[in-house]
Amino acid sequence: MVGGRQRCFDTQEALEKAMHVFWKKGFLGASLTELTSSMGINKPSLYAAFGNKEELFISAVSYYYEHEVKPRTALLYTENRSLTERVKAYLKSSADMICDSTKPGGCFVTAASNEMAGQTLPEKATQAIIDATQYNENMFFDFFEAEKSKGNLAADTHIHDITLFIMTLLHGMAALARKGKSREAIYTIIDVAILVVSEAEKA
Amino acid sequence: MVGGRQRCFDTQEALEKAMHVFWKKGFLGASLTELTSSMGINKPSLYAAFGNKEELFISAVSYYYEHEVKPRTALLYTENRSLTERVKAYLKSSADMICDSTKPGGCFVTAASNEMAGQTLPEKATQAIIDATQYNENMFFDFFEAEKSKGNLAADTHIHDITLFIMTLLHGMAALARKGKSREAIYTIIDVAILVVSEAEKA
DNA sequence: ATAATTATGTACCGATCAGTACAATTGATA
DNA sequence: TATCAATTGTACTGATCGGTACATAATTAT
Repeated sequence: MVGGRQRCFDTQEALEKAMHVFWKKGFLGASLTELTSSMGINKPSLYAAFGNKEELFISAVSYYYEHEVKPRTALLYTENRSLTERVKAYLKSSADMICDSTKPGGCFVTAASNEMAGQTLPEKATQAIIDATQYNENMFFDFFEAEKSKGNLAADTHIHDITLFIMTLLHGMAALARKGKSREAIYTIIDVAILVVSEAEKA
Repeated sequence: MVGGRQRCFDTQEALEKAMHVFWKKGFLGASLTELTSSMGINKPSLYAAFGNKEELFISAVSYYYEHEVKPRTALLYTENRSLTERVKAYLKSSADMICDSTKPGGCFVTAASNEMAGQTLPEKATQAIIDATQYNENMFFDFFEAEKSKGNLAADTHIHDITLFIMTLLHGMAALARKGKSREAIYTIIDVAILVVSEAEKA
């Protein structure tokens, strides 16, 4: 074991704080001054632990996916529940997250995608956002495809189309939640939109 | 008539160029260097004609609404077409705009809303975005309310809910279009989502 | 023609940006 | 206890940010 002074902060805790700053302010809007202040560390400590601003951002995206997105996918695979019920559960769980008052509001990746499309992000950060969104879209595509092969969706259902609809719904919900719409409002949107899924589900 | 040297540029043309820069890069991402370069003028000319960066941004938002948003509302009031057909026409017209390859992609106000929610915009710019989004939501609410009173919507239809659904759809479509989804992809999303409206419309 | 007025181009301002050099501090190893 | 490696805090760097002072050019009014 090598010697040396120990870190005075918890890396994961600091990363979570950084994620919240990027989530709220975006990559450009998050200054190192605010980042280090929120993380409770100094700039040299940040650079030693996370590389630079871009690498910290990429780590934050990864942290977000591991802690906020991936765990929710289990709701799609709950047993003894209809396809519609499972999708609805996923969407409402997503609504809980994007409306959580202890978080910055909306979806981090949705917000970052917006910035990314404007080509104001460095190259690797851009790729991280592309990968993250593609991961979710592929996940839903595979999910609906498997459900269709199980006979849980009408034979004439277009997997690609319903996947795009869900992606649209998630991005739209996130946009409204970010602007302050209440959890109840997002819930009613889901109740209205779920009709599309339930109609595609076989009786 | 007062004397003095005449302007060497067209104010409206320059404003349109500025709008495209803000639309693509956002308020923070749009530097004065890029703005003046795209507008084909120098900084003192920009400040003389538009005030400062914030006022230019507000003028760009106003220009966007007058030229890209308001004209489309007429599609909701076309005669001799069903409610569903009119809403569909509006959505597809919106899709044409957010997928137009001669434009920055997506919806300027949706993108700016995202930045606004992160509190990275100056006060008056923030208010301009709030006003713009509220204007559109109110427009749709009033539209659906009037349609319901005409008997074009089922009696148990919740105007507020279907309005929120449309707003979600518009924001979601804009998010996907901004990331490069094709016009055809957005069209199929509309075809899938319109079911919600047609089910609410009386037979 | 001359004066008054407005726009233009250059060259600059202080503030803030991301990133770092360096010395002091801490703690594990020997 | 002495040594060495790693972290910390301070103070700094060049670059870029939004914004402007000022001299010159162009146009109208007198």
